[in-house]
Amino acid sequence: MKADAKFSTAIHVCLYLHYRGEKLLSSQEMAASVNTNPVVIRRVLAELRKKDIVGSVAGNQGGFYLKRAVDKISLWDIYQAVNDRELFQKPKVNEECPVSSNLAQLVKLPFQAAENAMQPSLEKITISTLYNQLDDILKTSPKFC
Amino acid sequence: MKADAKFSTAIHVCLYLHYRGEKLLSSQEMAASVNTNPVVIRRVLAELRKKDIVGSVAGNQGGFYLKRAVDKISLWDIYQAVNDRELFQKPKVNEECPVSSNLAQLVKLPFQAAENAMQPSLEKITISTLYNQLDDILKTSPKFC
DNA sequence: TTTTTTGTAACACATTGAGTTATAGATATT
DNA sequence: AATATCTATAACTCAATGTGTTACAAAAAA
Repeated sequence: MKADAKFSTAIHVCLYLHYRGEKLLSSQEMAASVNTNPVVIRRVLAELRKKDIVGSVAGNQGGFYLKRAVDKISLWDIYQAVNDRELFQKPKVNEECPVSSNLAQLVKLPFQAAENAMQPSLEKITISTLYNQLDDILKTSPKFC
Repeated sequence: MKADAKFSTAIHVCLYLHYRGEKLLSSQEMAASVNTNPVVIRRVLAELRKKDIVGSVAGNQGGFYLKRAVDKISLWDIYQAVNDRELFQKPKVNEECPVSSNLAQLVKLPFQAAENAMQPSLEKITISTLYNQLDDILKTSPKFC
């Protein structure tokens, strides 16, 4: 799954796990909410599990659960968990050219700084923040899933 | 071209135009430096031209040139010029689900805030900054292209 | 008038992504 | 103990996207 789409999906799943509030939720049920395949969900959750954001129980009646309090799961935590790649792609190098051959080195720090600049912004928002906002929305127009 | 790759390519081309310092440079020559096709270069430069970062002259002995002083071309200017898409992909919506159907709205502001957080960081670095650094590198290990 | 070069559109091939199928392993239920 | 349900993961297929190329009109210098 593409990094940026994974981010959205991962937020969705965390929010949904909290929304449902059940002990364990199957990938099947989450797939229905995200409108995709259970395997796709499990692949994303596998990455969240590595960072101890979710846990899972195999076997009959098994499923996934949030491993931390929702106010301890920030968007930055989720971003880091699912973003394997660099935000900006490193340039291809043409060794023949002094500009090209040094470009990767020149942009490395600026690219890192830009990505790091997002941190405080994404750290401020947690699953708790989003859930409270969702709750407010649903109070005015209630429907259930 | 993918947004993140375009960003690198656009920086490359701006830096290269200044490095060569000639009145006009053809897409062919730039393509050689970037190790790609002239059409690919022209497509990127078309976006930079829309933002008045470069200019072009058609016809025999035509080519491209930087339209601003290099200390007035920041990485943020270039980023904005070539990034047509959103940094983070909006989630697919499943209208049946109250979490899914509201997710796009919930993450809109956080996503925008994160992208905006990069601005001051990328504004600080200009083509002039990068060129001076390149110049320092080339002083110690000079080669020509 | 010829040549060179930009500006695009259209096409083809390669890469990547998304979804599916399959299967092994784990665990509750019976 | 046997069965059913669910995770974990690999392998495969089809679709989407990206990249490079070809083609050609328009522009301008030689």
